[in-house]
Amino acid sequence: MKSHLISISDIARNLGISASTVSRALKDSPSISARTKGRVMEMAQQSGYRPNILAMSLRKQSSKTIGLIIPEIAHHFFSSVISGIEELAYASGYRVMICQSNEDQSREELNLTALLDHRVDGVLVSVSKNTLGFDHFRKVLEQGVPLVFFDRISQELATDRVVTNDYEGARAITSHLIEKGRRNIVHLAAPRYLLVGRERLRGYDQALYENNIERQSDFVLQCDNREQVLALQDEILKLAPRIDAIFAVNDFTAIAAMQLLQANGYKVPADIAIAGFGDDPIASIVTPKLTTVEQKGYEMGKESVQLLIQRIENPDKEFQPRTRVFESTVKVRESG
Amino acid sequence: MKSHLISISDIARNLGISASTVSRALKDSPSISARTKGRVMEMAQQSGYRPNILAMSLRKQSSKTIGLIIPEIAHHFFSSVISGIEELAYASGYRVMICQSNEDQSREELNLTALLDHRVDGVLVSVSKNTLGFDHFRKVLEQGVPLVFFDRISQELATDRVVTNDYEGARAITSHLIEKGRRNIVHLAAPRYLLVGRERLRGYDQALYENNIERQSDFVLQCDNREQVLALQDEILKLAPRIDAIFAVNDFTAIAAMQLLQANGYKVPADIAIAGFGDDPIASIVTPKLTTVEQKGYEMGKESVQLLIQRIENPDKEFQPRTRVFESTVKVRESG
DNA sequence: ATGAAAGCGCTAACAG
DNA sequence: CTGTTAGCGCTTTCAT
Repeated sequence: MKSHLISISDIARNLGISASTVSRALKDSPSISARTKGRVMEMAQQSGYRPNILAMSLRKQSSKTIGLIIPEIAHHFFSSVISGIEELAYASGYRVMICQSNEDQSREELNLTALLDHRVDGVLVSVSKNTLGFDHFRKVLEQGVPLVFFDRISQELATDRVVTNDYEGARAITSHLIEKGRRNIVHLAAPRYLLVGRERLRGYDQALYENNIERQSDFVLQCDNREQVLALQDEILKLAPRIDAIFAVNDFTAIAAMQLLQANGYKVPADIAIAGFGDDPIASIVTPKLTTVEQKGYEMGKESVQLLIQRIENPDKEFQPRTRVFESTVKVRESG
Repeated sequence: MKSHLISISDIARNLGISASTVSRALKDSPSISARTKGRVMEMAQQSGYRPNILAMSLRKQSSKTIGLIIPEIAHHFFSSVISGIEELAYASGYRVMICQSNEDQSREELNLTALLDHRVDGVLVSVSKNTLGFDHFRKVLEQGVPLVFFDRISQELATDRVVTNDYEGARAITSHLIEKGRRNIVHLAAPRYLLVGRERLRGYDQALYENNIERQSDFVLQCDNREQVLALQDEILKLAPRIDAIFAVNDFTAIAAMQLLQANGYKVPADIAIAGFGDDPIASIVTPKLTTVEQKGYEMGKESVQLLIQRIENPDKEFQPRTRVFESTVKVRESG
């Protein structure tokens, strides 16, 4: 039993003036007399008037809403991105509609159409792990809706992008391990089709190359989460006697590997050093504390909205895709 | 340069029929001929027609959207609640607008009005830690918008609620510690004004009482996160020699306390057992693995939407507040 | 089986 | 400074 909500025309009728005058008064338009504004404001206040955003958006053809598609809300990196996004979006008068793809392409497609159906003014996306084609994103662009990718980007599409310097981060942390005297370094990598994964692998390779270390053919395993570490534990343990370090594509994988090794009598970092990527809070909680690469999630979030809002608010400006690269910094802790 | 999006009247014009017919055809109304339906559907398909949800909602006075206010997206418990909520909401044809209060009352109030301005059909709330008054929620009810609280509820308001049996969970895990021979158990508690905290404290007290253990006046500290453990480390370490267990109101606090003790030479659980609450994934990752109480976040999320949607779809049904209590189960691991 | 008309709540061009 | 009018895209009587 939705109690009647006051509308602009209710106020107009009660005050014996026109709806447009009320609308203008509420917007503090300069063309309305102080007296009228006062009467309108007061009545609005007293009656608990609240604008109907739906009607406003429909009329203005702009919803002041940004759509966000993210693989998993639960990851610390993504939640800090969300915080950054909300911060700047709110400050700029935009709302954010958050959707999770759960790393599933079809869910991502559904999210995307739902956002477009809601007439969001722009979309922010970090692509799901299992997304292979990009046609659904192409559709967004064709509709003239601005789109910015962050972290997990598409290379096929000419859009603005905000990324971490994964290559350099991986190169730096691998170099760090080498400086510490490690030479037999295993890399636990993400699937090949994930750009982020390829970049980190490239950084790892580069560090080896710069230090004249030949990469062993069996030293790169595709393994990027806890479950896979468990699934591959035999292989990892078979490698263990020959290696002195592991660099994993993310912190969860690094920690899972670390615990596997510890459970099997290896000392970290004495026998085998461990390094991760991402600087999840858990990295500072495990024993030993995890050496890892910090990613600037919050800042990346802010930058992404910034780029997006510029596109939204300057729709006619000639399009020149921009890429913002955030440097990542090695956090040396106890594990390596 | 938003390219023109096809509308119902565009289709109507192209087909030489009326907009209402197109609308009905798209809804598969029985009063439209198969032939017309076919033509409409095909044209819709080809032109990439998509309904304008804003217009629909405005006209139908129902947005098929549920508002969600949550303290912190980043917590595992809350993200599983979100998953449960989304699951059932989507399946029932509703979208979810997620807002974070960041444990801040004024942010919570802003979120609430934003959701109402967007004409959500109902609201799901877990109250922020720093929320002391409940007038902003009262306003929601006065507007006739259904409201369901979950986990962090308000006792003042007569609404549906979905909660964990915090009392029983705390009683059970404290009893467990006692059965293991611990008798000097410190409780790290949440602020007094948080019902969840009071309930867990009550469970702790009850377990002591049932076992004829007198509660030491200095054995309950208000301390419910990592920072506070650090802030109170002197007091905790001063207590340490006299105690053989700690039960903390959540896992993060438990783990912080555990690491503080370990860093100061105490063995866990040999010297001091540790128990948490919530079963965050991190509980299974720390060393030793944390004994804790599992909360059914996903199920609680589903139940909350379920209750909410019932209210939304039966607005005239007489109101009888319902409370759903989810039992929590003790997860015995290594720490206690 | 289809169409005409009205209206959800709001804003903006135009007129005065 | 204010009012009139029209319309955003859609649904829903009420006709026919």
